[in-house]
Amino acid sequence: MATARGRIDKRQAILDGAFTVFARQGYAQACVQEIANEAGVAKPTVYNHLTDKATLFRHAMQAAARSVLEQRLAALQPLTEPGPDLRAGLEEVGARLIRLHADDRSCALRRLLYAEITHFPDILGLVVESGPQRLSQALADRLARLTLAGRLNATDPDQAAEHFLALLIGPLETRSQMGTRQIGDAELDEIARAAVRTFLHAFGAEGVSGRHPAG
Amino acid sequence: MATARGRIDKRQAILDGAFTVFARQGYAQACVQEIANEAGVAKPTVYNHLTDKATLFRHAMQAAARSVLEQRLAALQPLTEPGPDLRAGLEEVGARLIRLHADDRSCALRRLLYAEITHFPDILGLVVESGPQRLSQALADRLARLTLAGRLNATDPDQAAEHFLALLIGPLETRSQMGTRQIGDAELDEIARAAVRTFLHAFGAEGVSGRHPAG
Amino acid sequence: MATARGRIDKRQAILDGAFTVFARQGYAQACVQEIANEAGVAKPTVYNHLTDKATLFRHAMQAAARSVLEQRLAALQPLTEPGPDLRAGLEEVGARLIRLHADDRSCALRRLLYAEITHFPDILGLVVESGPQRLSQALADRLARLTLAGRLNATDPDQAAEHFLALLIGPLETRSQMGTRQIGDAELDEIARAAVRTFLHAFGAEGVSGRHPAG
Amino acid sequence: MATARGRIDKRQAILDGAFTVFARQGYAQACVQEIANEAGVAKPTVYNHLTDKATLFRHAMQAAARSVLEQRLAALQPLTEPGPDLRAGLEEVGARLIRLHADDRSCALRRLLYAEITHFPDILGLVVESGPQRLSQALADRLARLTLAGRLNATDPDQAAEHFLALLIGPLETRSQMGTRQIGDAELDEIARAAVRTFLHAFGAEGVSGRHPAG
DNA sequence: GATGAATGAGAGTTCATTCAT
DNA sequence: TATGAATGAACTCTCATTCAT
Repeated sequence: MATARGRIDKRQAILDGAFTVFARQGYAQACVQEIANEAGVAKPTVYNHLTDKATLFRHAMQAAARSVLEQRLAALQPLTEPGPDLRAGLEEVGARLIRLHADDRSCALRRLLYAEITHFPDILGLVVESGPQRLSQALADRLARLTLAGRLNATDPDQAAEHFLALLIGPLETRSQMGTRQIGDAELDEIARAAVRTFLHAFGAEGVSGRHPAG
Repeated sequence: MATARGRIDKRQAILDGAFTVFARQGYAQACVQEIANEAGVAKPTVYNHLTDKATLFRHAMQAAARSVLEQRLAALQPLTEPGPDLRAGLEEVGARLIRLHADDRSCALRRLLYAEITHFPDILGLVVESGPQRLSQALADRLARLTLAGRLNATDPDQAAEHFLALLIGPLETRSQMGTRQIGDAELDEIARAAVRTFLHAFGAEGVSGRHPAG
Repeated sequence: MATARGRIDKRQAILDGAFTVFARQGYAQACVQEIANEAGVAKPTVYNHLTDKATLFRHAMQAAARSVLEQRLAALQPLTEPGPDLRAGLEEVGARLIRLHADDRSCALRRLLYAEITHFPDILGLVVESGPQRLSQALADRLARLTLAGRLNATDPDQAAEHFLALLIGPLETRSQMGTRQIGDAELDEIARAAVRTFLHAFGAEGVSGRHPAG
Repeated sequence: MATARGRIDKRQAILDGAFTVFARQGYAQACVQEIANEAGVAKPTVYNHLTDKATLFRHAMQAAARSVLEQRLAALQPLTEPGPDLRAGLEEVGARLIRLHADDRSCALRRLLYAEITHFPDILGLVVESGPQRLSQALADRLARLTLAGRLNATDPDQAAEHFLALLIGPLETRSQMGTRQIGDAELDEIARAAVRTFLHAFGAEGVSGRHPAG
């Protein structure tokens, strides 16, 4: 059992090392030797566990995607049992999501996905399934509940969720220059607030919404 | 003169071929020989004109970015002299932008940018400058005019532009699975319409806006 | 142990092959593939053992220089316990040294050294240290002993050694046209005899020396 | 005629540039483009004048060899009409020769010769003919005259010349580490004096010679 | 005659992958 | 199982050489 444990640990170490190196270098530029070093094992050991550079990549991506998704889903928590101030709840969720999106690991995953989507079309399946789509669905669920409860006016909850996320992520991407620049907390919060403001204009129940402030 | 012309043509052919191959293969996987073939010249000719694989990449990216930007700016045309139906104008612009964004060339540019941003941080300068930022500014200009004319209510035109673009691009990216899936014209138009709807709720002048339809 | 042995053998084979090929082609014209062939290994194996073409060259030169020096030092043997006929002893040493100097390996080493001294200034250190300087010193030691024993008159043994070697090597170089032409044994011996003759005129103790023969 | 003049000048410029570059880089590492730059002409012009890289090398070497030989022959001047102090005359000649031998151009020529003698065996003919052999002969001529005049005792003038040159050049080569280290004037003169001392012991007429000083 | 441009051939180096231990 | 060593296949880049002007 100690052995089996050790084996599993080693596999995990390899996957972690692989993601780290792929994130740093990109798929093609990453070399297996470097991954082996990062994981603290010998090169053939990598092959013993994961056959191929390609297989290695797929598994590393999937693992990373899973862990990223988990965090994001958890970030929706405040909408599950929303307090009396809906706007505050949405802003809280926005702030969390935006921070996760700007996280290094998350950026790297996105970059790799964009980069290698042509060479590994199948990865999209592995990742998207546990990626934005699932997040959007989960959010749509929450918005539907809120609409039923009369606290929102999202007749098409899927679209509402889509727009909510777009209003968060879009500006973030632009301002962070694709994850290149770090953004201060204040600016992150402002992005989230603005997103919620626009969102509520469109999807807020009567009492909640309000015009954009005059200045 | 014929010679100079020939030289310029050849350079252009190389840059075009380079972008094509880079788009197909990614930076590292692309090999200069293939680029040379694509451009119809011998390998050393590529080096005569562009020194380096890296230099080649930079120039190809810049050229592509320029041509993409031009198209996008042109797509804002309908907002320059907007007709009586503002919503229709916005939808027209949205539909154009979304199609340009979904265009193969544009997707490839974005993919490459994401993919290589860590290895070529300087490219961001070349591309962003003639990229989303400029588009956002131009759009903000139009929105400001419309606000002054009393046809919109975008007190912060920069943010309004940011949100308008986000509402277009975000859903597109999700649905097209990062440019992987082709999307039909009907769906594209629907995305644009939905974006405009949400946008006008938040930034429309009183008369123009309207609640989301009941279903 | 068999493995370690095999590894060492392979390294030695590479160094030998390298020297052979460098000697035949010169540094720049030698190609690593040819060296690999000569050593009976694959090209990357060469790189596994010796990093670089340059490193390969340095090590091959050093190894060759060491083996050449060893032979030369051994050639001084007759002066360690000189028999009654000093002239004969010197001629014997001269004859040996001159043959070693005319040896293919030795010539090649010299040629390569001259050829690449500008590109590899550091090699001089590796080689000279185990090269002419050391030989000259060892010879000077012997001459000093002989002087103390009253059988020579070399008040400045360093210079005496220098001149002895010069009188051997200089004419050899001229006659062999820089190692290009083979020289017969008779001529080699004659060169050695002449060198000893001149040497003893200058540094012989009274009884030993003698004027050059009249014809 | 101006044109013909210009043509000749250009050819000379190319040959000079070629030697400079070959001296700096070695034959294989030198590239024709660099030679063209050095000569201030375009690459094809080099080919127009000298067909080949190899031809270029041969001609450049020959030209350099000729100019070096001329200087050396001129250095024998003091022995043509020797003053009353023969030792002084020999030392003067020695000092001159040694300086010429240590000259950059001369060292480069020697280096290139050694380096490429295997690839260009024919160059030896071009160069040796106008090289050490001719110098040795010219010197032997002078020594023969001096012997006839009773001022020397060189029964075999060829060998005497050979030894004289060897005693000069050998120590120089050792000390300068094959032309790598610069040597001060004082040391150069000392080398020449020592060479003459040994030489005169062996080949001096009775009155001139003298034992090496006691210390 | 002189040159800018183009090319065919080839070299060093790297890397994913496989044996043998 | 884990590893040191070896290799086949590529890839970037350089260079001598030749056209067309």
